[in-house]
Amino acid sequence: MDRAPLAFAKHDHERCRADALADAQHLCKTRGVRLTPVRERVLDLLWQAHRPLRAYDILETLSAEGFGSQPPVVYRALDFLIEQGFAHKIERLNAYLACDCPTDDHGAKFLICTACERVAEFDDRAIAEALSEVAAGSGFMIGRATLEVEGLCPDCCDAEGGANG
Amino acid sequence: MDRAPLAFAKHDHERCRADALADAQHLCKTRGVRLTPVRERVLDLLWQAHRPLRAYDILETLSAEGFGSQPPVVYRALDFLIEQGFAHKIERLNAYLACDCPTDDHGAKFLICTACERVAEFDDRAIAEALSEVAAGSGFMIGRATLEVEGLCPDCCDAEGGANG
DNA sequence: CTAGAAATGTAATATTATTACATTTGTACA
DNA sequence: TGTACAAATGTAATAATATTACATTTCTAG
Repeated sequence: MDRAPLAFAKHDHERCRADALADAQHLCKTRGVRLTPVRERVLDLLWQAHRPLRAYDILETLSAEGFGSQPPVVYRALDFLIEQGFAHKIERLNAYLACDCPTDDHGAKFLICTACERVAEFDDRAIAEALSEVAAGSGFMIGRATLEVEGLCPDCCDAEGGANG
Repeated sequence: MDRAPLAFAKHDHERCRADALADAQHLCKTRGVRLTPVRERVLDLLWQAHRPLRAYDILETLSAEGFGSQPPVVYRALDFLIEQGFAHKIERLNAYLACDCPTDDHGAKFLICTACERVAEFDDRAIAEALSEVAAGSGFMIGRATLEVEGLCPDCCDAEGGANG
């Protein structure tokens, strides 16, 4: 099953983390915005984790590393990363995830495994197009869209299903 | 624009509220579950509002009406209504909405107007099918899916766009 | 090198939700 | 009946998530 989204597939985490940070730095320069130490550190933590992190867990790390210790420290960094498209909030989990789908069809889409708790971002043209048609047909002007799908990832599906799954 | 989802279209609220309550009562009997006073009252409040309500706002009403005054009172009622498919949580808003889309393609889908704050639930075969294909292709087994789309509803779109919008 | 903007630090508080446990209500059935 | 068990409710306490307000520091433009 090699069509699994990145986060459910085997790959070199360290490599994608390094690439993502480099990309973010470059994009920030281009856009004239600042990837300050705390912002970069939060993005790095999200990439290292490669799974959703909760704000207060990130805050704990930041605080231990000498950054501020109050909630706004982490929420401001997350707001920035989300605005810039480097991260997303998973609403169902109240948790935050680095973005690995650079495409922008005004929609973040996630597969959330309820067994192993991994989350994969994915992109899908057909869904984006279908949504655009709904909007066009109903007169709704789309801003941001989030699709959050709970279920079992391929690995956990195999594990539960067993031989006859 | 008569293809607008129910909540964005003109219609007889009182009628759809009454129908929905009757349907819920009937379904509960069929399923052997109990639509107790507090549960029914919460469902009624959601239908009357015809927009998302926050848990603590509902709780305030319940408390004033002689029901319990602590959070579990409302969260338990909401849990029941959601389990039974009579209501949904809008994650982006931390608010709860009566369900007006009885179809079940394991997905609740919402258009959220950021201007007037109305929310319309909608159903769309193409999106459901596209999602099923993504799942099939990636080996993911879908449980529940939620699509939350922020933007401008037809009315607010017209209002903002003006003559040349 | 200074004015203004942007970012950060911190305290206080608001909002949303859950756990734990005692009590009451409903239901099955001896 | 009335008793036993399950379901539902009431309440206190607390956890988890997030925002406001304001002082301070850092960056950037000129």
